[in-house]
Amino acid sequence: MSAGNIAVPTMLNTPLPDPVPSADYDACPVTELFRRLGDKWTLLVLVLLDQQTYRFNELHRRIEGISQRMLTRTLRTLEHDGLVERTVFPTVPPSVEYALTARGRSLLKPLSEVADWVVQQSEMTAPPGT
Amino acid sequence: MSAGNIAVPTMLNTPLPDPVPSADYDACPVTELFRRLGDKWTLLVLVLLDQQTYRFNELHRRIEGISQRMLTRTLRTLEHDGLVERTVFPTVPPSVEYALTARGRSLLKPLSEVADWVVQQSEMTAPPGT
DNA sequence: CTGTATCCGATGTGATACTG
DNA sequence: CAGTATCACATCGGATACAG
Repeated sequence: MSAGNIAVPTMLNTPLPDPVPSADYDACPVTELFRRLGDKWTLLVLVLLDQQTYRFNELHRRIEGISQRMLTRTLRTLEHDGLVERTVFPTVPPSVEYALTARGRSLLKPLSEVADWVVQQSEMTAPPGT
Repeated sequence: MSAGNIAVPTMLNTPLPDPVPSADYDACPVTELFRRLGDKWTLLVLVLLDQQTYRFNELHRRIEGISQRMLTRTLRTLEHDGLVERTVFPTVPPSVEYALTARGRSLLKPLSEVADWVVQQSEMTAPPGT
């Protein structure tokens, strides 16, 4: 939760500085990851790329409502974070393939546990038979 | 990933509609949760409340840089989602206590696995001895 | 095909002042 | 003490046009 990961290994029950300095909080890599995952398209792009590699326009058509601008931005950020690999084939016209890296695939495991938690909660709210 | 959770139980390797309808994506509860967690203060408030209950101004002082407005909004949203319980003591002046619900505590388990993933990645980047 | 540049509206967040 | 109301500003994301 702080820049130096003081509180991260066991995010629970580890003492945090009082007050939590805003600079540290902003710089915390865990916070940053959640900010990325919380933007409009990142999560969906990650899930799609986990199922298969895509070319740019394939992905564009695959996701209804995403703009070229945001697809580019989302993919570039994921590439910058080492979660997605971008491969350019210098054909005419050019073609570019996007694939999840090993790191990207490994991230989906903890993420799917969060997703499972959501499902469990909605099942508690709406019991079987509804 | 869709409103009906079609793809959620095993977020990985479950086919998604092609194209993914933007209405379904917007309505997906998993997507929504990540959007909440990705906002500026939610994650920190969850972690702090997991360690102890807080009164409003205690929390306000505890988090450097948060505004009254955003602390109120964040807590109200968490309460609305059933993650935080708000208890008013009708003293003069009034005092209000915030505590994590059982659901809130249960969420922190999958979240801390995501946090652990971040730590593991940074350890791979910067091996021991640095 | 795979982008980039520009503009604009929507939304998120902070500052300040005020209230029961 | 625990908020609410209002305004101001920054950032996010979509639309459109253009380019290699």
